[in-house]
Parts: sequence; C-alpha cells; structure tokens
Amino acid sequence: MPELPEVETVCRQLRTDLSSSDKIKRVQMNRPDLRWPMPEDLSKLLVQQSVQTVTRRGKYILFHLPKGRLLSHLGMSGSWRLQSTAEEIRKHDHVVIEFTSGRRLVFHDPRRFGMIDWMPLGSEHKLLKSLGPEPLSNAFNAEYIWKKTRKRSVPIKLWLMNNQNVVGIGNIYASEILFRARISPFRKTNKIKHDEIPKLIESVREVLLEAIDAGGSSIRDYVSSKGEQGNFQDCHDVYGRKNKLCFVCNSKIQVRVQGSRSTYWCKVCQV
DNA sequence: AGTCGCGCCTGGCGGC
DNA sequence: TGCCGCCAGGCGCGAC
Repeated sequence: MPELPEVETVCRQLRTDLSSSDKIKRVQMNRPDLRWPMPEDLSKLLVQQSVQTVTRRGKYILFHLPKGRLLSHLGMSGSWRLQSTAEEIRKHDHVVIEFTSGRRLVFHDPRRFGMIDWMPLGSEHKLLKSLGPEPLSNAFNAEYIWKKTRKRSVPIKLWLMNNQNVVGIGNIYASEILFRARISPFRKTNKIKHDEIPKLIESVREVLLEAIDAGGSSIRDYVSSKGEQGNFQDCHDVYGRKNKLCFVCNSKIQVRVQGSRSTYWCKVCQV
C-alpha cells in the first residue's frame, strides 16, 4: 500500500543517500520477473553508471542515470533499501544493485506486484503515458476537476483512485481525504457541487502533506529505504477504524466493500 | 467510451 | 498444534 506519501518518502531518502559518484559495479537478478518481466540485460544496462537523482511520478519511482532512467513501482509490498555489504540478502530480495563503494540498493517485494523497467534516454514509457496530474500540483485545480467529473457517474472514491484522473491516491488516502472533505465515498462525481470542490482540493493537499510529514502510513508491509516505518497510520480518522467512534460526531465508523476494496467512512459526517 | 469485476501474489490471522 | 481459507490492494485487462 505504498501510495504517494510513502513513495515520496522513499524518493527523498534515496535522493539524499545515493551518491552520484558511486558507480554501479554489479546487478544481481534473483528472478526474471516481478509483476512483469524485467529487462534481461538489466545488469549490462546499469553497470558503470551512477544514479544522478531520484524523482517520483504518481506512485512510480524514477532513478536518473546518464543513459536513461530506471522505472520502478512498489506495487503492494515492494521496497527499495540501501544497505551495506555486511547485511544479509533476504528472501524476496529480487534485485540487488551493488555499487563500487560496497553499498547495495536492494528491491524487496514478497507479493511481487511491483515492477522494474528500463527507459532509454529520451524515451517515453507506456505506463506513464496516460497518467493524470499530480495532486499537489496546480494542474489539479477546481476547473480541471469540475470538467473531468461532470459527465461521469462513478463514485467519487473510485474517481480519486483512478490514476487517469489524478495520480498517487490509493485506498487508504481516498478514504481519509473524503472524510476530511465531508463527502460520501459513494456519491457520484456528477453530484459533486461546484462549491464543494475547493474543500476537496484542500483535503487532498492537507492529507497528503501531513502524511508525507509523518513519513507515510505503515500498514503491514511498508518501510522506507532506511527500513523505518511511517507514523501516519496513527492519524487515520476512518481507515482501519471499523466500529470505532468518529472523532467528530462519535458515531460508529462504517466499512463496506466498494469496487472490491474496503471503504471506511462516517455516515453522519459524510454526505 | 464509461463502468465494473477479475486476477495476479504472499504472509498473517481467525476458526475449527 | 496444524491446516485451511480468507483477506489485504495497485493496476492492467477483458467484458458488457
């Protein structure tokens, strides 16, 4: 469940901790595929280069190298860890990138919903092509949302989780954002009123920024590149709080399956 | 074209 | 104590 705040946390740490003068010495692939096959010649593609910087697009991580970019998605349970040679390789460490300094960048992913692919310099990637705007950018504004929601009848929660509308929002943060905006997750997008949109945008920004500040939410698998857990799960208003009391009105938090995912909400506060 | 539901995958947990 | 079945969900894809 790494969503935008968790991926952002990982990117910031890797950007700081990876050295642009540390060259890749060797790449060990312990299996040929994650969710999809990885490039067979990944080692040949990476060796002798160094990571210049690390950026994020939605939930994708981009490692910038002189000859191109390494694209990665954490899926449900993926993590990138920076380790020393002394640390043991564990079960589910699928890719190990070893630097000349002896440090290792390790991709660990028990459920293997993650992905790793190579993008040659100047190339586009199929998976990045139809992504919507970043939720923390000015492109995600009232005019954009109004236009994009008018002729649609999907429930607002599913709309928020669709990366073609806006990137980075998954099941946890969609529930949290809609609680803060006081909008029911089941409301159809074309029933969202014009004057509700500013509050929705504000809720998106607040929830994501607070979660980034807390280092993300750790539910089950998520850890940062330093192996640390986030703290935002302790700040959840609704997610994972079935039958607990709403902090605003004291009624019981509800949970229901929506689009084959658990949706948590307060039926009194959210309309 | 919009909407919906499936399946991938493993570890953890509840129930018997 | 052990085993079975269910659940978690990001995202592409196929069906309607």
